[in-house]
Amino acid sequence: MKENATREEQKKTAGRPRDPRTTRSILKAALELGMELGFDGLTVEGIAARAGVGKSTIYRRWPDAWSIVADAVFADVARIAPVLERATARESFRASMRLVARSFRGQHGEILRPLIGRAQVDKSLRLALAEHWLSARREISRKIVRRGIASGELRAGLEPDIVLDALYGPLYHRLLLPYEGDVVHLSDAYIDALVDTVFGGLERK
Amino acid sequence: MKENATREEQKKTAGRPRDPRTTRSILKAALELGMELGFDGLTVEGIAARAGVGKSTIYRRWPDAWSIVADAVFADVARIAPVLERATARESFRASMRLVARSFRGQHGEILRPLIGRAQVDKSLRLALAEHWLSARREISRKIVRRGIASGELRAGLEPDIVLDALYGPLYHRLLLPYEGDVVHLSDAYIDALVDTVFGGLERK
DNA sequence: TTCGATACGGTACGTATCGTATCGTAGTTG
DNA sequence: CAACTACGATACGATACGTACCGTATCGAA
Repeated sequence: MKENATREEQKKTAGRPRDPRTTRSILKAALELGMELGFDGLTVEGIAARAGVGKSTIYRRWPDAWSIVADAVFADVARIAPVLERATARESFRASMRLVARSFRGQHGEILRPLIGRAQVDKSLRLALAEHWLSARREISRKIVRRGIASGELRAGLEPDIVLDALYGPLYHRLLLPYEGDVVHLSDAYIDALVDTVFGGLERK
Repeated sequence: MKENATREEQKKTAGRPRDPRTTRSILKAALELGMELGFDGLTVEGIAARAGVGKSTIYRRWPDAWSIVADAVFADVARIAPVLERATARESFRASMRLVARSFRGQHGEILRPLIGRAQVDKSLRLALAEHWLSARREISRKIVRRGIASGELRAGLEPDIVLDALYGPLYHRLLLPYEGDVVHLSDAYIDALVDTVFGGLERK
């Protein structure tokens, strides 16, 4: 059972305990190097050199370079893009999706994009992504949909997961597959238009 | 200007011409090895060995292993998932999205997923993806939306690209970020439910 | 205090793959 | 025949991999 260093419970084992400052310097070095050289060119040896630690110190904590990045990113998911609950479902999603879009636009998106990319060929990363990035948010979001149906704001018979796919799917689509230019332009205006479109539907009423 | 070997115009130049069988055997070897070992472990040397060619023969045609995979995949995009035009926009997208979902479920999806993943750290692959996989289909799809608005089937004022994001975004979301289990379950029933939800909207009428 | 256990920075090692260069041979054009 | 390019093969220096040590540092328990 491999453990992420940041999630360690630090049981009272015999021997010298791991230095948290060492862990932090490795995480910091990984993100810095990734932003500078691109996460493609990230190497364990490079991270070790930048952090001023030995390779063995890194391999004692993580199995490879990508696990370090994952740890660094997932450390504060809840802080960066929490699900906000407002009076209506529409307003809840509008606000929550704006936060996600904001994180995609910024430095967080520049890290998350290669991370999701790498997850396509790295099963453990895939699982970590599902667990730390998606599942928690989904759970709350489903409740918002159900509450909207109960209150009469939303149509009866809606499948919560499909609703969430329709709302959040476009964000990931735009993040991962920009088809015009290179810029991810997930502006607030785009979110508003998207929410209006999906909530209102496509058919003429 | 690097050229893809499959797109070569094969001008009448002096010297020995490239053997098309050699090109085909390289493309075949790349896909086979990718499926067997995972596209992560794909190497130029491995492809050369499997195809029975020298490394230089590969480097004469492609700059790296991923370009070979991209060539092999994009060769027949139009054949695998064309945009179908039906009497209504709703039926057009329902049929077209079913085809995309079918390709995602099959072997094509197993290749496209790592390819999109790699595109997150490979700019040229990113561009090739936008050009060969997305742009052509988008163009036709936008017309379908506009026609739907003109005919009165769809609401006036809809932004075609946002409509397409709402429809296709969920498919990519499910392909790249499965959050329950490992199976991509883009069934026909899911597509139907998705189309119904997006076309009908979320709000109670 | 002594002792076992683990962390730490550092280094050496064999393996794998990269992308380039250079053979000699084969096939095509002029 | 001459010029030119494709082709398979191999050698090459360069990186990064992951493992195995080393000697030292820091903990808990006896």
